[in-house]
Amino acid sequence: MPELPEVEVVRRGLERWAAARTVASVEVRHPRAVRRHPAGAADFAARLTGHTLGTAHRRGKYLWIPLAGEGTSILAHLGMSGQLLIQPEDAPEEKHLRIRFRFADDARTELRFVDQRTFGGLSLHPEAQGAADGLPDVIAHIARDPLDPRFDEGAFAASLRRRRTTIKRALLDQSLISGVGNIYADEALWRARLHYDRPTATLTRPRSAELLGHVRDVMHAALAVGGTSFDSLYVNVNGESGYFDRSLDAYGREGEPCRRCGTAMRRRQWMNRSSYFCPRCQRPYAPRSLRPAGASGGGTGTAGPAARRQ
DNA sequence: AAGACCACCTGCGTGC
DNA sequence: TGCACGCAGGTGGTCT
Repeated sequence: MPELPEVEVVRRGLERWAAARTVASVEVRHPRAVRRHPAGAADFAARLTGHTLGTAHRRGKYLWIPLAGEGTSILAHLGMSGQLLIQPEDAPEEKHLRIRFRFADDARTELRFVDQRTFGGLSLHPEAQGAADGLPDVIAHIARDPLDPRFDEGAFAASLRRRRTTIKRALLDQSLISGVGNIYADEALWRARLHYDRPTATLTRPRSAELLGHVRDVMHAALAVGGTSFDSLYVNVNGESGYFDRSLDAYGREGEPCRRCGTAMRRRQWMNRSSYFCPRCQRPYAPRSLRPAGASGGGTGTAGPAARRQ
């Protein structure tokens, strides 16, 4: 389950249904699900058995569950299609069941990692010394996410000014800002009326602060309704879908009217995926010097198209 | 050496 | 009916 709101929904489920439970046994059903655990499936299972799960933490799209008193965490990434499910012990096996955790208690439920495309996976890592909440060292390169109170807004704006790339690439770069994926990038850009190919260096600090505000708003809104699910692939630990797909303004709306101006939304092939945008509200960036005379429309000498509003 | 690309998977919908 | 192709919410290794 991909982006930050959906992963946070899962984290909350783990906190409620898996924390403080002691692992009785672990069954790895597909080796790819533990490929990030170099010591292999048998080692993964053996090192978990008998240990008690702590409270799940999250940074961006990564989750980790510390093992009580061990200095070790289970690191999880759901990839494109991963699910962590709390299921009754006698529930039929999912077609893509990859890992099963049985617990040493009377709850008669177990934790299952189910993943159709196997881009996701679980692994065990030592907690980095002095890192926040025992952040595993292998994800030290992942930036804080926009819902993290310690996210550094000034540093983010400065990085955007410094970089020679475009805004959607930057939003998807997990080492700059984590947790944003293709859906929420398009949603935030639509809200900010920014074209996906706008060079990051052209964003003023107030403009990037505004964009960041939209990223946070759309993520909070999605979180409030359990995340975005188009189908049964994206569910909470109890297998339930969120409702935010009904509130999407850009993603998946090719041909439908822009909710602001009514213009038909467009889809563009972009980096082997899709970008959805309004061709009227989200114009491509054109430096003043390249625009035909008079095209700036009542320019006041401020920034360029970024300063314009519909 | 920052930035861009594409391989890694399975399944589903569409068009021939 | 079946086959080929495009598409799907992500990441990291590998190129330049």
